[in-house]
Amino acid sequence: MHKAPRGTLDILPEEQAYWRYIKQKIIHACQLYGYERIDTPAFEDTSLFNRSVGEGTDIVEKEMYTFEDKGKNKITLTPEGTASICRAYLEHGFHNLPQPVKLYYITSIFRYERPQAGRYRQHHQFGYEAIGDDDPALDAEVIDMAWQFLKSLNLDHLSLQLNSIGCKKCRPLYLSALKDYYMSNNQNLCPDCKNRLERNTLRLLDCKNPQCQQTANAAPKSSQYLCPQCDDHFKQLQRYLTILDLSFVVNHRLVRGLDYYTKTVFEIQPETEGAQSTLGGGGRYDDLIAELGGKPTPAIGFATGIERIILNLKKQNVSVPPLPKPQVFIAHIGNEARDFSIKIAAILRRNGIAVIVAGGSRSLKAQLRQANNFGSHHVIIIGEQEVKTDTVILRSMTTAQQRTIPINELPALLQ
RNA sequence: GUGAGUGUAGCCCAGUGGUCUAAGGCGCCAGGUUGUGGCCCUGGAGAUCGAGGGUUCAAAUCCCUCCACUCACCCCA
Repeated sequence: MHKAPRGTLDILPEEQAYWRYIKQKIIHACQLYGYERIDTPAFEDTSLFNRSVGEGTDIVEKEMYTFEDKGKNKITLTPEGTASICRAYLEHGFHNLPQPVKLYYITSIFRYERPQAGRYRQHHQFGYEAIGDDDPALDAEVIDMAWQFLKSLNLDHLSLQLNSIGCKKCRPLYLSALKDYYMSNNQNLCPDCKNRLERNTLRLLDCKNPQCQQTANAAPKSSQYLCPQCDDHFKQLQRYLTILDLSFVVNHRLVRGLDYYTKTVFEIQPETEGAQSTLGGGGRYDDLIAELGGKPTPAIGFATGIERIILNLKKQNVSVPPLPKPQVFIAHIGNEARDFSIKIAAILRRNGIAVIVAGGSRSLKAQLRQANNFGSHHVIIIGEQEVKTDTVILRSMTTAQQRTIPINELPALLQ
């Protein structure tokens, strides 16, 4: 028997209520903040991600689904959302639109990882990007939207973590100070960190090893090395967040796994134990558009994993509205009644009434049992008698009362 | 990629070498007289015991390999 590939999952009908619930909240939030939907392909040229996400990152180094297609093109299934949006911004000349351009997406994300609860090889992200404005008020708005969106889902016990990692002017200064610090504390580091020291110094800051955490606590903080512009940007952002009444934690050890971030980085985390602590995250990427061949254009965005949202909705026992189902069930006895029931179903559907017609030719008892299991409110019963007189029996499943109705009165009764 | 645990019908699970031709519950199907659901009763279908190999007179049960899931690390959404 075939099984779904490792790390993928079927989203079954019983799960769909969560998806619809989340999608509705997404549409609402995007409308409130002025974001328009964009859909980009499920795959892109590999070079797009090498360029944007960064050659040294885990995503590019070992997690991308990359292959050569029959035309010998190097293709990669999207391992994140932002790069495609930036590509589309450039490709369609969106710099000619009023700035910032605000776009949102819901898309599949593919990463070759070891699956775990809340971590899959294909998952779905909702993300949004505001491109073309470097005002810290926009950073605050983006963060506010992320926060309000998650709150609108009835998720609770969330925490907003905030940091600034500077720009290409001041970040090198910080990085070398950080590296110097870690070099001089080399003997206290775990093997992993010793390994990462050269390659990705920022990552040492969020090592889970207790001793490394102690070392990280005393490490130089990026906020101490910000250039005047970045420093001011960060202060302004915090001021705006205060105006917005959002409480946040400045986390000097917050770094993100993609190279393109500058200045503002943030994450929203649920208060849970265990591995999958990030519900969503984002930040500013002021150099990315230029890196992809556009003129220098500041931008900021956020993304969140839908499967992870659902995980937390379930953990917090948030109930979501059920999907609507047909409330009318048609039962029939005998061949003539069966033909008649098909006609009645068509009449009702053409009047906008959702119905289920019993299949096969099972006993009336079985058909009613089925209607009961479906949770139908009304059952229409058709037998020989009813066919002859152009009537049906309408039975209420809640009161168990029933009466004979001429078919021309039926649609109005059920509307 | 590393470490640990688990794997019996659609779902939850009993069973740790010998009437296991695998038990029970949920769900599904059908009956409990003629054209009427939910409760109850009765019956039925549904399992190559994750896959392959080995040990043994005998394997769901012991061993090996693989696969998958869960958890932790890593990384991230």
